[in-house]
Amino acid sequence: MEPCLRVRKAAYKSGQVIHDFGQDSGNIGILCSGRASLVRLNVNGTRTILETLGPDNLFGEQLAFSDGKTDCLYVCCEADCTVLFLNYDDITKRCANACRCHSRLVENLLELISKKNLRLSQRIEVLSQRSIREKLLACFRLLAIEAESPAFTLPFNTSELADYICADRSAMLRELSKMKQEGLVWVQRRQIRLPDFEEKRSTL
Amino acid sequence: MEPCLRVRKAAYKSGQVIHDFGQDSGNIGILCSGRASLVRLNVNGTRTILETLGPDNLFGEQLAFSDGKTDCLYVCCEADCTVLFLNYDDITKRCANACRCHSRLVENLLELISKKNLRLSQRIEVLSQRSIREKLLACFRLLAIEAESPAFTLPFNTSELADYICADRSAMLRELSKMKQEGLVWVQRRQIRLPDFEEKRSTL
DNA sequence: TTTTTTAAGTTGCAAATGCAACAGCATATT
DNA sequence: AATATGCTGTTGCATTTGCAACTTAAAAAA
Repeated sequence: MEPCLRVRKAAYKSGQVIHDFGQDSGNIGILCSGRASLVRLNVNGTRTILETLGPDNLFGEQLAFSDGKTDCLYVCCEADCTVLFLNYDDITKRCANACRCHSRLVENLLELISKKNLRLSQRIEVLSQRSIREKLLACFRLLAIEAESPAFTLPFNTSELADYICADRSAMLRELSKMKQEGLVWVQRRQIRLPDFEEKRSTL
Repeated sequence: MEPCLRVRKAAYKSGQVIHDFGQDSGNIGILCSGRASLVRLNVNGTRTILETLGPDNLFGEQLAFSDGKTDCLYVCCEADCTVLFLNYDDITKRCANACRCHSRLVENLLELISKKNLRLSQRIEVLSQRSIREKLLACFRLLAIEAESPAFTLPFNTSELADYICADRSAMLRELSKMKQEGLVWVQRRQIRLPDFEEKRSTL
């Protein structure tokens, strides 16, 4: 595209590894379409879904902490993706001719990174809860806000959801059945419904 | 400073509230000097230290998820601070005269937000650990990397550290004494030392 | 100095969570 | 249809964690 930028576009199928954080590529990736997740595999086999990525979401070494080589950290394609790779230094190290489109690119990236910031902040919102119940509720509230409805479909199966809230699957399901019994949430496979969403909105 | 920007600079003393997320101000803050933390107070009294902020760190509604009005979310000054407030829209909505310094500002902000991204990502690294022990070790590893030494001073007292790793203080201390006994870590009040830091580095 | 306050550290007990193993159900494959 | 596979959901048991109450040590105030 631009002479001052090294750009590469690539497509991926579900299940493929889009980016491995093992070797520092110096690139940041922009997910143009599809769905992916940033996953960490622990040495003892624990999987953690660190981020879920959708269109216009960013990833890369410069944007994610990577604990050296002990753990395995990678971006995995969940639904067929197209990805744009940019060289991070090309963006930050202002180009010699200070071209107009360059500064435009930086502006756009600022917006995308701000949004990523917000997503990470939401992730922390979930993980900072002290119990599985609270984690689930925080997670469901966010999904409800995103869906703009008290009813929504989980983007996870139960195993993935457990890896996302960083808890044991069976413990999570046990807590979820209790919550169903107590009427805190309505669940039917991946369909979720929160009871008092409308009331909450109106109190704001 | 610039005609296209609304800027405000302010100073704070330790303990003062720098920014309350209750009312959306539309500003982002840049911590010029000092130390602060982004804190959430739960309805049932649980405190969570969501972020620790140092010089050049950013905060603001546009960069942090806020759960409406149920919880109390604010930036609290820990050590005397100076803070620069910018209007977020002024930055993102390109100014009419497309001035050079404006695009320069955006570039600088991009760098700061990237760094914030990394910090949030580190925060998630800690919180995504499954046990208190692993949380502590992840936290200590990060502090050791930051200090560029296996020995460092905690920026927290024990109560704050517990609020940072989102665990109970007594449970955390119990685990910490076990870790001391097992030789995983050396602790003397706020002084921490990890045993095998040098080895780890060399294996990379 | 003595007193007061604050933080560090400990412990028993109850509750929550992780682990492992399993049963039930749905979908895909042969 | 029969079989295999993968996901959902359940349960017993051991471990971890949270909670409350307490002791000890350090720092600050009198």
